[in-house]
Amino acid sequence: MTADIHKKQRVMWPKPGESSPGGGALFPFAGSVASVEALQRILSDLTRGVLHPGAKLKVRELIERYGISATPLREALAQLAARGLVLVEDRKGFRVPPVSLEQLQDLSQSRVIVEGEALRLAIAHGDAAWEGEVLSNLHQLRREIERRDSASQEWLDAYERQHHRFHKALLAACPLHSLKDFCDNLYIQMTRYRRLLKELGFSAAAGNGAHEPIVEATLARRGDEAVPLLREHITIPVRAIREYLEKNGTGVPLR
Amino acid sequence: MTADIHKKQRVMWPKPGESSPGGGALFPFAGSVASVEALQRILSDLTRGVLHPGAKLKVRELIERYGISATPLREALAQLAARGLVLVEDRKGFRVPPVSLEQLQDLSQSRVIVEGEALRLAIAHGDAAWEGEVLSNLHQLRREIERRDSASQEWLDAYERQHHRFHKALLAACPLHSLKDFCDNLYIQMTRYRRLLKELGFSAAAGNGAHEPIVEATLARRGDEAVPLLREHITIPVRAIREYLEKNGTGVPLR
DNA sequence: AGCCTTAAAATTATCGATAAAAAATAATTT
DNA sequence: AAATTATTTTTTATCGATAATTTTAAGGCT
Repeated sequence: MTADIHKKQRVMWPKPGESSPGGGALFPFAGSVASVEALQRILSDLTRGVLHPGAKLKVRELIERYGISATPLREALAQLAARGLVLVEDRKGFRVPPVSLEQLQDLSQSRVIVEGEALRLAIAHGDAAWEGEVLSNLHQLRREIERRDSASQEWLDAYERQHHRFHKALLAACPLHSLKDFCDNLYIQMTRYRRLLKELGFSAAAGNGAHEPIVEATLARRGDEAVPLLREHITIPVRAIREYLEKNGTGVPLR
Repeated sequence: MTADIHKKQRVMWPKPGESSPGGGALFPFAGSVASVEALQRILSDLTRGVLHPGAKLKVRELIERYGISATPLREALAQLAARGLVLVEDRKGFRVPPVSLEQLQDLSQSRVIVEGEALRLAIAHGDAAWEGEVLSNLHQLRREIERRDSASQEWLDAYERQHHRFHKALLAACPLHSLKDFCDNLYIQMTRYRRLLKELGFSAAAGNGAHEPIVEATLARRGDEAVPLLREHITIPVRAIREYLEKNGTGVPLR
């Protein structure tokens, strides 16, 4: 038995280059160790639907769940709030933002506009390395789809991660960083809705057929062909949800 | 002498509807009292150049300066970091983001793309009340310009505030909230550069002549005329800085 | 019972203190 | 003396405790 058991318990600090071993960070969040750790886990629970839309985020509960204290937790929540990923009311605390068809439409339409332009710029500026990354990510996405196992939470997570990577790779050559960051934020916000669709019985890889033509037109530098295809792809969730609502009456899962 | 002098000193909580008496909040930040208070003041010091680009933001100093403790301060900084208004390096703390021609171009170009589309949508969806607000804000902006006093910090602040309000009013009728929020964020980020230009001797109201034609075309619902005018207006700072750099050699104020 | 007032419990937002790192300084070796 | 290592100082990031507030429950009144 070592003596340091009685030391004040704290989060461990990673060694300088120890953060994310498997390639560049997927999420663009920065901050202190405990803070980003909490942020990632909250975000993961948000998108996976563990934290339900509209639910209250009680600091005490989160502190226990993530094993950290109030300061880094609030830091994480503040950062998520700034990106519209959690709601904050003064002196009423934080909550999971409700989901609605209106918001989904808002996110989709904005993404159609912005990500369309971003792709156009990427096509105009991309080099061979970018082309390679796009192809590589399309390949890995296909492989992920092949080993599909809809029942498995792990597979869903892995698929979603690779899908995210693929879309990032498409835009990587766009020289406007602020525009890319905004696209990424919209993508992350839409993740909750994609997951929701899967719960409603839609295939996890419904719009997967669209990826190949998008890549083909993109690498052939045919922007006028690629951009509309990407836009179609982006609006799949809205159309699917609308379809569902028409069949099953007004908003069971959407409030 | 009252007895409660020895009570633990804390920030005062405002009564329920006491927050911002002069109309809707100009900045879209949410959070707890001390946190937003700190946020507003940091942002103000950032845009006014009190906090220099690249400068370190030491928590201890900020705690003393703003009279609050670490938790709400860090919350504010985290929120600003999420919007790109401060930089954060893990275990190296926060700093004021450096300014550069590259970033200014990035912000301008992104804003040209996004705010152009937002204005087009506003023109398509705006009603009479929106038209009224646009006119009202143009009027107030003109009045602010009339009582111009370039030496005065108060006037510069008031002018900048009204200029911000005017641009928000133009886009208010755009139905895509995420798009509008992004435009607002880009506007706020560009504020530092506008202020910098004034320090370099450029007139505080250089591009003011553009406001009237923009409003005229907008209210007449001539989007194809209004959007290019707005785009021209947005790129004024980049062109001015480029001009300055050509005359005065490479980047004295921009690193 | 339904409504207002008051007390208790729960929760948020904040503070002060402190462990872990990083940066600055002094000491030591080559 | 220059470079390296040890030491001190400064700063960051975190924690535990607590005042102010909101929410829930209880008690009294018409």
